[in-house]
Amino acid sequence: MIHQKSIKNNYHHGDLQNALLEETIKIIAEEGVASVTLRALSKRLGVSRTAPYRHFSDKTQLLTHVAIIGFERFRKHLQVSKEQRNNTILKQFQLMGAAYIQFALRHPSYYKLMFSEPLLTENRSIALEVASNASFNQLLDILKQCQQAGVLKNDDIERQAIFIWSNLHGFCSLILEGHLPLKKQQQEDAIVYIQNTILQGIEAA
Amino acid sequence: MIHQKSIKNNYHHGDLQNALLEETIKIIAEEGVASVTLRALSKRLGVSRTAPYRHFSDKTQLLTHVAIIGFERFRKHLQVSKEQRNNTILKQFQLMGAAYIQFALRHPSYYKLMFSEPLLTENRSIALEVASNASFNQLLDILKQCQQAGVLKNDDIERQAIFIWSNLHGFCSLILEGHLPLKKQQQEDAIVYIQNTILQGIEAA
DNA sequence: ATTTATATGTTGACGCTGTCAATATAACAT
DNA sequence: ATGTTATATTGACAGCGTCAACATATAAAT
Repeated sequence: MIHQKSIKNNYHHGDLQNALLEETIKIIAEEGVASVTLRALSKRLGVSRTAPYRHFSDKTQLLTHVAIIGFERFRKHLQVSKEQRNNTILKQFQLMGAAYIQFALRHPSYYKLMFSEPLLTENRSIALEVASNASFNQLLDILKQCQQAGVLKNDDIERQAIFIWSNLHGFCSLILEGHLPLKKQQQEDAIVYIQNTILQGIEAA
Repeated sequence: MIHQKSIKNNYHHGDLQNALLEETIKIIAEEGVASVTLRALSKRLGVSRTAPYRHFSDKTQLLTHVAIIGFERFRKHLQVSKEQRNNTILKQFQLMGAAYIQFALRHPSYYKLMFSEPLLTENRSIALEVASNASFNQLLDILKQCQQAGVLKNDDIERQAIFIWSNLHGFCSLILEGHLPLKKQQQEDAIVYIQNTILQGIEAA
């Protein structure tokens, strides 16, 4: 048996851990999370099928790490709207809502993985919880600012955030799960309607 | 009871098709949908591993049928709130919202299966779409009645329904997916808050 | 009643999967 | 050079969905 890999310095990949994460993301984007297979993944990277086990204890942990990266990118994506300081705080808040939906619809498989339940319930990962909470905190922060500026009701911040998050997550999920077969224009109209209707429930009188 | 068992058990098993559906639901409730295996399922029913193939073309179709049954029960569960005619129409509407959340939290694996995307996107089933739409129509109906009674804004019915459905589905999903680790009291408070806040966005001025 | 057809159930096999154990090699520290 | 650790490989195993071939109980046709 000839190890075609062992010709020379190919035996060690160099940075397999990151390569695995990036390639997993690619597969997810191309074919969906169901097509992520340790064997297919390894083949694409030119390593053996068990090589990933030197970097992740099992497949779930690999996917969990991908989800964590997803949440980090998600958080950054949301944060951009806050950095537009020439806008009013309320406008920033609404931009964040739009950014939320935009991310979910642009990276559907990514978003679905991040919110797929076995990762958080069956196979709890503290790091994933932290990453998820960091995104949630983006929302909490801007809500707090809005309340302080007097543009939103002084309701309990957490409850207000849950309300908004439920709204956005539910809308994105229904679309990604195929329960809302909307045409593009209908979708955009629905987004505007949802944003306005959310606001009516929470804006200061 | 999914179907009435025929009085005479005419065939080998008797009524394997329904037995498969019921046993699948049991497994889902006991161990989650991930534990549904054609082999384990067959073993529990005392038939061979390929016996299910005489009744369902593949595993996905079996799960799709289970999801359809789930949507039918869901629809009936929602309908109950409409039959309390001594209540105002608005009260009926709010009871339906509570019933929605109640169903999802009582039958988490059921609910998750019904809204798991591969069933609707990758493996489209018209019957499932019909069952899903029937549930959605419960909401549309009561919204229509509320608008006619003048208690809700005369917004586009579909958009209004999408807003509410997104809200309820998002909240339930976040809880079931483990993103909202709320204590029981917090959960109930959140439900009340969400219901009130939804209403403020859609009630007639 | 006997034969035929159809519906239903079984066994064997295949390729795919995740993962463990044992082994091999590279990189690094001494 | 030597030994240690990190990394990668092969072999093996059980579990999975599913196809093909076969078996049999029931229904239909004669």
